[in-house]
Amino acid sequence: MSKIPSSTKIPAKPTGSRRVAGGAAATPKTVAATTPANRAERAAERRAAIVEAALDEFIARGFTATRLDDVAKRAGVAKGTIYLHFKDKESMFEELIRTALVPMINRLHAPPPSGGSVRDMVEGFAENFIREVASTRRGDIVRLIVAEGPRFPAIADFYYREVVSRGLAGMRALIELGIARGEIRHKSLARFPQIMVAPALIAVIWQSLFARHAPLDATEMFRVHLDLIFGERRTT
Amino acid sequence: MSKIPSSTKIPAKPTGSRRVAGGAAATPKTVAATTPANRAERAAERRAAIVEAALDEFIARGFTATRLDDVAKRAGVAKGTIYLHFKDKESMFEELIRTALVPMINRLHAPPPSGGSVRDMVEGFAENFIREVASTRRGDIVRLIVAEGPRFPAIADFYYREVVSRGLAGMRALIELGIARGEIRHKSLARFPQIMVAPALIAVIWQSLFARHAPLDATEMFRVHLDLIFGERRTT
DNA sequence: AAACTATGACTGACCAGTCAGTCATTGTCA
DNA sequence: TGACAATGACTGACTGGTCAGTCATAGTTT
Repeated sequence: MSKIPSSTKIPAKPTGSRRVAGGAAATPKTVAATTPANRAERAAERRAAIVEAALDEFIARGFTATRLDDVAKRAGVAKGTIYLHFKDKESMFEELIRTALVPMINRLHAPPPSGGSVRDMVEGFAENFIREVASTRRGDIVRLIVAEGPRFPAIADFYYREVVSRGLAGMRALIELGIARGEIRHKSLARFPQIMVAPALIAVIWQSLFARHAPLDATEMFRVHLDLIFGERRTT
Repeated sequence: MSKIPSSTKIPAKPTGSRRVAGGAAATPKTVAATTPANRAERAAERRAAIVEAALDEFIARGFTATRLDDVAKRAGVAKGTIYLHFKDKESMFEELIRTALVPMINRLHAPPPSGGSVRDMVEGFAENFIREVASTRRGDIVRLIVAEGPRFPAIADFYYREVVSRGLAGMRALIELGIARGEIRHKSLARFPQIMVAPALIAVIWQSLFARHAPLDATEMFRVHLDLIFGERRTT
């Protein structure tokens, strides 16, 4: 258990540098000279610290089991401060998830590297996904959505609209391109783009639950999967 | 927050009603002859009612947010009765999940209908799975494991040992049979049996989260997936 | 009557959210 | 520039409510 020493700021240094606040854990700061920054800036910093801490806690414990006292402690702020930035626990959670999804959404908007073959594009996309989602905290966010989605319809809706439907639409377009170019022979794949990404999602879940028991080489698995779709790759 | 009614569900036992329940319901007479059943039997009935109710609540709310008062109400017993059957909330949850998994485990043990082709076997298995898991409460249990697994390592372990590793081993055997028979051309598929079942898991998750937005024909999706693996099916 | 089972009021811990007070910072004036 | 005032970000003790788990009492069976 990461017990942050209560370090109640009573540093007996009435004059000393402005309170560094117990945040020691993740931020060696040293404030003072470097950048006291103006108020607005510091407020933004604090908000960021809260967001960071809250995500960690929500991922580790789920929505209900997360205590805002712990979030505050981890962020190095008082509990009351949280309420200067968020209305309540629930809207905080929703806002957090939304914010965390933005990078994924942006990635979907970015034009794919339309260079080589369709297979290369999909493979590049998958490698990206596995590197930046499956093996990072973003993967846990996906798991968090699966876990809490049914109790937060607003989040499930948002996720469907902004990530799932767009992602699948893009994938469908790619599949159709592959069919048109003759790279993909199974025309009906375009009806279920989910199949294309299924192993990626499996990898995310596997990492969270079973990585300890049996590591999974997600990249290699995806490659085999693509072999099924595009045919064995020539290894000239 | 949507409150699940939770009360309802006390529709008089199929057998004679005993239930003295609080205050009013003063009708402690009768019952006897018809179907009181002996003690052990009634205890088992009550236990079953508790298990049933608890599963519904856990699925709907997750572990932490589930209140044992609600479980008791839904099961038609007093809260104290729960503690006659289970040590505490946590071990109750673990036991519940374990119990709920038994049918799935048995299915994995059952010899597959080794009749026709490997494809037929896999397809039969998948149809079974989609009918009996993806579209029922069992699917929610899988989701529950994904959701709570990280906080209940014992459950994740159990699930891995009893379901995942066995299921994958069986699937791998089937794949190897398919390769030996020449039905499957991609030899490396045997290294990642996860690929074979990936769409089934996707279907489970989709049902819980997105069915409202866009229904998914899981059976048809799986068929397309099998086409990728076994080649287009002849529809002569 | 003795043994067993069920009940639900009760207890104590826990936690989301509040708010009166503190104090570093910023603004104003001489 | 230095002294003083105003601001509002921040704090954390506190409140009100919730809920897991207990146990004295009541009911049932043998």
